[in-house]
Amino acid sequence: MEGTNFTYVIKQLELALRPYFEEVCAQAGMTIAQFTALTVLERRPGITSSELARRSFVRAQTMAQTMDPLLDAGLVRRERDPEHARRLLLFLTDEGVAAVARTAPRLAELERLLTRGFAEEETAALADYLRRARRTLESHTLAEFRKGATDLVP
Amino acid sequence: MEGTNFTYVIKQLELALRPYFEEVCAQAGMTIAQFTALTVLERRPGITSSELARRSFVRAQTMAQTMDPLLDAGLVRRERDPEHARRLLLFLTDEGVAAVARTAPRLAELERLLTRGFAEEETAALADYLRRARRTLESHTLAEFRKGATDLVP
DNA sequence: CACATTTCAGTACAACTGAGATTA
DNA sequence: CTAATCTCAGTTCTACTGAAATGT
Repeated sequence: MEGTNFTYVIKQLELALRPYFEEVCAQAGMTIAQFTALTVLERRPGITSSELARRSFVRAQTMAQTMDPLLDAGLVRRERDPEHARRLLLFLTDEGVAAVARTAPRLAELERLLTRGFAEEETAALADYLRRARRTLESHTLAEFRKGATDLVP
Repeated sequence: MEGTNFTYVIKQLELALRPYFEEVCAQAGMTIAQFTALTVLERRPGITSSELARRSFVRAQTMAQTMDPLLDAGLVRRERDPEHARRLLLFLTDEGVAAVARTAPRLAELERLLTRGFAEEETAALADYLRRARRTLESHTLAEFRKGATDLVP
């Protein structure tokens, strides 16, 4: 029925990857959390910190403390939402875009290392599966899982 | 040349999975780190804590503090290596085996949630890719990556 | 002496919870 | 009044580093 059990492998992979990923991010003066947030922000300019938090799977407070150094460093700027005075909209600055771009070569190297021995289609398939799994989790809640709602078909 | 960039997706997936995985582990009285270590230990009974640390991608000190509560709880026992008085060999107790087994149904549910919409072969392929990537990282060092040794063929 | 394992002690990163002020 | 955003403050988990004792 099962016997696969790969949840813990994802955890291990993240752990194993961490020092490499840290090093790649550090070359652009960022931590992993910061880089990951910038990558999401790059695709959704003008979102709020709360929304960025949701898309990054952390709490608003966590995202705020991730953003603080990036605001200080000028990689991200923010401005009041003209239509909602409570909201602050986030944007990558040119330096922010440059910082993300600077990691590209080493990041590509890291991914080649990770997929050493993979056929090209296998690498593409892995990336696709990871993204699909991520999306699925984005549209579900822990509360549903607790209630055993995983067998519901949307 | 690239454009894939899935390293940060692995990080996000681990983050998104964390509260679910925590809950599953908690039902067996363990943390994620503890469960993951037990899963490795189950496959390699009689290894040392240092060796378990290496296979789990953490330092020996980190693994020691992960093991402490498991020893106290009686899920793991250890005994002197008869051939090497400095070494303490680790073994799962019956309760340890039972604790790991107890997570199986919910863990399987979690993995079904994660791979919602996947064909059966796709789920199997994902598990395979993750394991292969894990193995590759196990056999490489950060120092090699720093030197740009990723293009060497073994 | 060099090297590995174990242990003690302290630090850092990045998540968490709770609570308050502001505004739609 | 309710809900969302943002912020301040404190906590926890789980990594980390450094260093010492023990044994091969």
